[in-house]
Amino acid sequence: MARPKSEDKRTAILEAATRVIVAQGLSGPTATIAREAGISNGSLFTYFQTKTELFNQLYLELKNDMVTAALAGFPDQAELHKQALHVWFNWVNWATANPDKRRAIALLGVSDEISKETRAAATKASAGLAQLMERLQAMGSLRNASRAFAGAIMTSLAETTMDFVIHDPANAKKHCKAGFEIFWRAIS
Amino acid sequence: MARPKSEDKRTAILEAATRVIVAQGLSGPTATIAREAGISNGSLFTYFQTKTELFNQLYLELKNDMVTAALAGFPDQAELHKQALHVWFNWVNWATANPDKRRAIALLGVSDEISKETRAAATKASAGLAQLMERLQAMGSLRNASRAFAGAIMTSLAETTMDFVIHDPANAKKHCKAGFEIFWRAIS
Amino acid sequence: MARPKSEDKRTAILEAATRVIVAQGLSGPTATIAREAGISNGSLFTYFQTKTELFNQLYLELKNDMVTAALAGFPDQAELHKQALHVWFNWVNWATANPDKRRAIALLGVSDEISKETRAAATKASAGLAQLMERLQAMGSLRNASRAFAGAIMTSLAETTMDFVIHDPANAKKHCKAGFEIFWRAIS
Amino acid sequence: MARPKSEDKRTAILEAATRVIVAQGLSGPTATIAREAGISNGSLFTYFQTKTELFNQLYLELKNDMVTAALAGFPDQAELHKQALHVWFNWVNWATANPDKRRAIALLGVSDEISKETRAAATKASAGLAQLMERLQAMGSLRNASRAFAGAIMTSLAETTMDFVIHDPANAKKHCKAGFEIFWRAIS
DNA sequence: CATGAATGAGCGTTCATTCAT
DNA sequence: GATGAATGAACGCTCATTCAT
Repeated sequence: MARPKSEDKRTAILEAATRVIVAQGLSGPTATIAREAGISNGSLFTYFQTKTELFNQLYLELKNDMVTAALAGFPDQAELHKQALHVWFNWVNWATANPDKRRAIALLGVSDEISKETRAAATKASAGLAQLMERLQAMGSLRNASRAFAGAIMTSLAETTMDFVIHDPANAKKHCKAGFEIFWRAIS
Repeated sequence: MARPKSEDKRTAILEAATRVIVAQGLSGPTATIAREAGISNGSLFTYFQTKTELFNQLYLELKNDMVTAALAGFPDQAELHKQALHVWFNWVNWATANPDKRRAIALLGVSDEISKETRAAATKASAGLAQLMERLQAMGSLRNASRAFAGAIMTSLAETTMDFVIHDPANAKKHCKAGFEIFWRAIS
Repeated sequence: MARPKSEDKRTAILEAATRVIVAQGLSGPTATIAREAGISNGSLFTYFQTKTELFNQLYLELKNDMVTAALAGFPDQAELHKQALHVWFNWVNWATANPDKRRAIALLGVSDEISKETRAAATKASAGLAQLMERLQAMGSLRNASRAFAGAIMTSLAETTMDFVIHDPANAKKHCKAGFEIFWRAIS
Repeated sequence: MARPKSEDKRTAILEAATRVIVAQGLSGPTATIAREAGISNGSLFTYFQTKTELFNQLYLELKNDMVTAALAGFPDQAELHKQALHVWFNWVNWATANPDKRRAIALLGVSDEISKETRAAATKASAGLAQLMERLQAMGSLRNASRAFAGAIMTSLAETTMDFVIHDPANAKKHCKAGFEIFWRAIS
């Protein structure tokens, strides 16, 4: 599997990278990331061969983190509406609690540093969410749209809701609920 | 008055910048932009004091372009649904015809090169669209949401639709219509 | 003689150059000098072929100005001591009244922009002063030193006095007199 | 601890800077300095954060070098005249042996790259010389002048002597002695 | 002749990556 | 493996000078 070194340091680098990306954008120096992670600039490259490689792994890690949070405690037996609601709240809560990770995902996502392979892996990692979305799609008005399109629509409604929750945390609950209602109406 | 500053050149720079941004991201060299625009690297700075200034003006110009296209031939007297449909198709068509501009707006929009002032000006330039959205909001289920939230939801549905139309132009019409239906259902 | 153009503008440029040199050093842009002179950046080069050429002419002009001031109203018939005193006060007064010119001369003098030819011309222009110094030398203890050395010594005492008068104008008179006394003692 | 910063390299840079300044003035490129020092252009900046910082440190180093040389073997117990003579010869000898350093000091000294702090530090470093000058002042005709003025006068006589010794090394001894005699007469 | 846009070499500095210790 | 100095290509921007108007 090749990853002798310290898993702690790897994690520290990824977390530092997230912080630096949020603060300085993707052009933040690797040296700064290293310093933030408490290691030397050279050491960063024993954990990640290149800056691009670091970004790709970070992107994947963050996406995974997000999906895992969204699916936590998923009520297998509940009816669809309940399941959707559960995931929706999980997702928005994660975004509220991790605005940096969200911002980093956004910046990484639009950059061309992220390879096709990484994007494919991210999609794969979202299989759980995708499945739910498929079932939501099958059930309602998006029935005849392509799976990808339907998924993108649902995701974008969720993302917009998260944006608002993050920028206006005081009304988090309200936005979250309102968002879900729109979501539900859109796909029903 | 010597050679006057040429509007053509200014435009050439803005167009070149759009292309370079799409191809290389925001970190594309000003020298490349200048070469693409057919001028010397130094000349770029007689038209835009800094790279950041260029980016800000480009952002504004692109947003204006987009909004103008979306509102072209707006049917003042028609009923709301017709007006929305009109704008929706205009917008998506513009995106289809100008994928580079769309991508550049996206990259510029998330960067921190764009100043508050520029963002404010962009908002102002979108007044026409915002007005329509307000009327749509007042009419339906988003009645009680904040104006900003409602606007963001509508915009995100449009944007997602455009993404799909661009990536799958073969089914442009279909996606466009499907998108609008979802949109309409969401806000009704 | 080739100098059609406006003598006024030439002068304006030289004065602007003096100001810019004082404010920004010799690396001050020609464009700034032009702006200060109230002309376009391009026009500067119809009056002076290059920046270096401008600096050389300015150096000469300033030196001339200084020498002319020092020798103004020279009492041909008076005895040496009186003549020296006259020149000394003239010189120091000029420096007090024209600190910018003095500073510009200093900066230009140590730079390698000033050609041998210009320096030679400046020496020639100082002939009047040099003559006085020679007579002072012949009269006293510097009798056996080289003419150049004696001149340099005398000049440096004057220059140092001027520095002090400029930086501490409140005590101008006092410094001026004290300087002369030292000067006189040194060469007697 | 990886390759430690090498004092040799630091010194090489300072020496290279001195050479480049003499040859090209203060506007000599840092890249040239680096090449002269036998390092890469980037490495210069691991030793000095900016070109200005390099210049400031160089100025201080050169001043120190000069003062140290002037005070070497200072005869504490000798009478004033002997002490002055000792320092005078030391100083002039240093100048003769290090014309580049002298020229660099001159160029740096008049530039506005050198900060107030650096100038203050240089003054402090010259305390030994200043002390001697004070004692010389107290003893003679400059008794009533300000300390600064007296010091400047003495320094300028020394500097002028050095200029001549450097430009006419054949007569070094003669100029040196003549200079001191004038100096002594001026302050007695 | 005046203007100021056009030119392009050049500069100080940064930074991903390498490598000696 | 860890460190951080070394490397050198690259970049944004400046500015003396030229030249179209």
